Formats: sequence, C-alpha cells, structure tokens
Amino acid sequence: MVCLLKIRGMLEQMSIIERKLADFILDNAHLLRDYSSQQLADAVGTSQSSVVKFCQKLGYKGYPDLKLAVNEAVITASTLQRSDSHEQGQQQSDIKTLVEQLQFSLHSHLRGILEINDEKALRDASDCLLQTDKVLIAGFGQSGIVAHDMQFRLLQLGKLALLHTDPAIALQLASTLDQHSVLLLISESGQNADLLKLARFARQRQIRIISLTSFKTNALSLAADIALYALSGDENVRLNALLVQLAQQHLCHILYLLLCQRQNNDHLLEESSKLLDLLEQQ
Amino acid sequence: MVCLLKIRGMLEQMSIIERKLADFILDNAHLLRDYSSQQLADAVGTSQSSVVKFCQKLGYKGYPDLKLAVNEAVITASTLQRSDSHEQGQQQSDIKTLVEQLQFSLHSHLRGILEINDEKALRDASDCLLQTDKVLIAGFGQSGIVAHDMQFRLLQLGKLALLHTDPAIALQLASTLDQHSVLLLISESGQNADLLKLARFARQRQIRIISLTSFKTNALSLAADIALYALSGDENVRLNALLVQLAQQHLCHILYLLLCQRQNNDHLLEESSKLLDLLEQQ
DNA sequence: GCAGTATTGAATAATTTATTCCGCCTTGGC
DNA sequence: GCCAAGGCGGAATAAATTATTCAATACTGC
Repeated sequence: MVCLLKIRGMLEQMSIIERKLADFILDNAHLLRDYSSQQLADAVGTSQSSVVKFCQKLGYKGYPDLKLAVNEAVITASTLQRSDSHEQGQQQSDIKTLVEQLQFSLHSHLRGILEINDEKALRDASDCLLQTDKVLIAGFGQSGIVAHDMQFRLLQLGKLALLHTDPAIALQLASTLDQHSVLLLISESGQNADLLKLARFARQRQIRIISLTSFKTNALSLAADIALYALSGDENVRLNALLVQLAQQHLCHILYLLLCQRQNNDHLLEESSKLLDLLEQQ
Repeated sequence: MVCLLKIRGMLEQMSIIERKLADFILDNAHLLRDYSSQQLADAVGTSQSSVVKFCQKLGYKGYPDLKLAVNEAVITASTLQRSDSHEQGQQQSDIKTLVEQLQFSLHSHLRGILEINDEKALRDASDCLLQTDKVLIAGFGQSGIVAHDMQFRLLQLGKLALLHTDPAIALQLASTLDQHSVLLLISESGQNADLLKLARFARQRQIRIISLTSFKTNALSLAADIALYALSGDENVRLNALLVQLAQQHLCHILYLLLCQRQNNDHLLEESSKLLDLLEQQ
C-alpha cells in the first residue's frame, strides 16, 4: 500500500527510464508477482541492471524486496476493498462513499509516515525540540495551518513558539534566535523563497533547522539538519493537498506526543487545562 | 491464506523432514519473508534441495513461489485482523507503538463521524455553503486552527471566507453579513462566550448558523440551524484534544470535498493552482 | 532377505540478482 | 566555448539464489 504511494510521490523527480519503470509498476502492480527483474526490464524496454538500481534508489534492498513490497500493497488494497464492500454490497450514498474514500486514503497516507521517515530523524527532532526553549515556526499558505497547529502544541508544552504570517516579521523574529533555538520550516514543495531565506539566515547563525516537506529532494530539506517528510501523490489534486497537510500535521502531532511522553509535564498539563477552563467559561 | 491451509491439510501424509519444514513454516510464516531457501533449510536442519522439493511437491513452481504465497497469506490475515481488532502485543520501538496507537485512535474517531452526524445535516451544511458566497468563520484556540483550515478551503472554492482571531473584529465582520451569508462556528466545548455572542447576533439577523462542536448538547449547537459534531472522549487529555481537532477538521474536509464535487470548479482549480505556482516559485 | 521405491543431501547446473565498469550526456564553472 | 564533475544507463561480470541430477540410504511389500 505504502509502496505504491511512495513510488507515486517520487514520480516527479525521476529520470525517463525510472519513470517508465514506475508507470509500468503502478499500472501493472498485480502482474509484478510473476516477473523477474529481466522480464520487467524487457517489458519496459530497459536493462536489468537499471531495474535493480531503480529498486535500490527507492530504498529497497533489491528487486525481490521491491517485488515483495508491491505484492503486499496489492494484497492489502484488495483485501481492504473486499472487506469494505463486503459490509454493504449495495450502492451507498454519495456521502458515505466519499467519506470512506477519504478515510481510506488518509489511513494509507498516515501509515506510510513511519516508512519514509527514519525513526532516527523523528527521535532527533524530538530531542532537538525537547532541549530548546525557543522555536521559530514558519509556514505559509496551507502549511501555515500546520504551522499554527504546531505553535499551539509547543506553547502547551511550555516552549516559546514564535510564528508570524508576515514573512518580513518572521525574519525579524529569526533575528532573536540563538544557537540554542530551533527553526521549524514547513512547506509542501520545499521551495518557498521566504522559507529558504530563513534557512540561510539560520545556517549562518548555526541555528538548528528542522524541515517538514513533501517526500522528494528539495532545497529546504537539503538545507535542514533534520528533514521530515510527508507522503504525497494522490491523483486528485485537491484531495492530495488535504492529505499532504494532514500528513504534515500528523508528523507534528507525533512529535508533540513524543515530547509529552518525555517531558514530565504534569504541572504544565494542569496549567493549560486551567487556561482552557478560563477561556471556555461562559 | 489458502496456502497455509493447504500445508496444514497435507501434514499427515508428509515425511519427517517435510513435516519439520511444514511445522516451521506454519509457526513462522511471518519470518519467511526474509529467508532464502538455504536459510530455511538451515533453520529446519535439512538441505536446500529438500526445501525446493518440498515446495514443488506442494504444487508450487519453486521456493520463491511458495514464499510469495505464504507472504500473501500472512498479509491477508494481518490486514483482516487489524481491521477487526487491534491487538499486537509484540515488542516494538516506543515510537512505532505511539504512532500506531495514534493512528488507531484517529481511525476509530473518524469512523465514528458518520454515526454521530446525520447524513442530512452534512448535506444541509454543504447545501448551505454551496448557495452562499460569504461565510464568516469563527473559532478560537485550538478550534482556531480548524477555522483557518476551513477558511483556506472555502477561499479555494471561490467563497469569500472571513475570519479573524480577534473576537471584537470578528463581531465587526459579522455586521457585514446578510441573510444570504452563513456563519460557521467552531468550538470544542460549544460554550465559548464570544462565539455565543456571534450566534445571538446572527440569529437576530436571520443569518444561517452552522455549528461544529464536541458531541454533547451545548449552547452553540442549540443556537445553530445545522449542528455538526466531532467525537470526543479519549482518556488521555492531550490525545483527546488532538483527536477532537482532527475530527473537526475531518468534518470540514468532508464538506469541502462535497462542495468540490457539486461545484463545477475546473476554472477555479486552474486559478488556484496558478496561484500556488506563483507562491511557490523560487 | 531381496527387489523396488521413496527420501535425502552433496554436487552441480541454471537462473536470477547485484555490482562493476565504461561511455554518454548534462551541468556548471571558467 | 571548453573542460571537469557528476549522474545515468547498459554491457559484462560477479555473486547469490534456486533447481536438478545423481548416488547413497532407508523403507516397503513380497
């Protein structure tokens, strides 16, 4: 399941041959079962060695490894589909269908997060945030929503989390950071000019940078000390945007919960619940 | 699935070595993924050639064929099991455990949405938003994140979606609404004083109100024309907050996708993708 | 006890997969 | 425009995995 999403998400940054391979696999995932690397190469019109290199580039040990992963994806998809439609062989209302589709896509996207993100990266990121008191978060547009979310979480943990929607002010805020601070940059594409400015600025000052982008090589993740990724790659543009955002949020939430676990925060919890009570009083 | 049953069914008529192989496979089906025929032979204490012969005797072309079949069985079983009950008491890294727990909770929370929300309410809400051009969204604190999210979505659909984090300004914005406008109020508790003010104001002006709150009777949902609910109720306070927020967002996203479907929006899609390109240019 | 048959594993062949190496092309600097 | 650096793809080759052969042994029915 995840495997195919991963491939789809990396389509953009593939060479021609790699892309042909990817397309073939996506279109004929179910056929792969009976293909050797040589056969696949022939089917696509390339060399066997290229097939193997393709597999390795995607992070698999070799061809059999990819094959197994694709097979798993095929099986999982068909099993889930079966158990879903099994519930109601009848036609469902459009809303139900839509909701189930959304939940299914979401489920697969989120499941992929642990596969494309090294556990070490997650641990490093949470270490990083645990040790610092001051975090500047930056993200614009859709990623701005994620940024707000994360700001809220970090504030709850007692961290000074800075964020501003104005890029100029964000840069001003950056000038208040020191080496013990952390810069968290959130961007779908990883190419946003304002964020790159912030990254350059932080690099000069030796401020640690965590990036959170789509899963593909991009300027931002290259500039970051710790790069986190969200899966992307659904065909439906609008749905894809939703899913990427939710995957980003999900990663933030994972970091948040990790921090909760590691930070003895009983007093903080009381504090913030008191605060909430205050806020919500009628 | 069939594969393991087949093996089990033939247990009786097997020779000693074959039986050892069969037992091992049945007990360690999940391990087979990473075993070569030689490794399996070693693990069982036999020769590699016997392994191959065993496979062929069972009707498979050879070892890889059996391996694939066993793998399928394992996947199918685990997929079905996971969707049924979520118990896997294996030793995992803390991160993996945390993530799986989170995803499981999320999954169940989201699945509940269709149960606590009338389909009619969802349809009404989307009708309501479809027909209007001007929406004032209000939500503070954590719900503010959801509000921002929804604002972004509605703007993408070409709706004038207003939102301000300052309650006073929000009220000012409300004074620009007319009977064709919609007020969308988002609150966890449904008791926030500022939102209630907005609701009273809108009632007087006969502006339609959609509320999005936790699933319990509350002042806000009573004041609303259409009340939508997010499940709440996890024991862990912090996790619960996350889940409620995500459920709220999920509801918003459902509305958004419904609107996408119903609104012929090809030109809008182009527009907004052009916009995004502009924004993300380096 | 003996012929016939089945089972096993060592050796080997065949196949599949992984790596190396080389030529080609692109890219970026001068 | 030229050259160096680096990535890409494929042919050749190495390594590994898998399949077959064959001989030894054990077992079965007579």
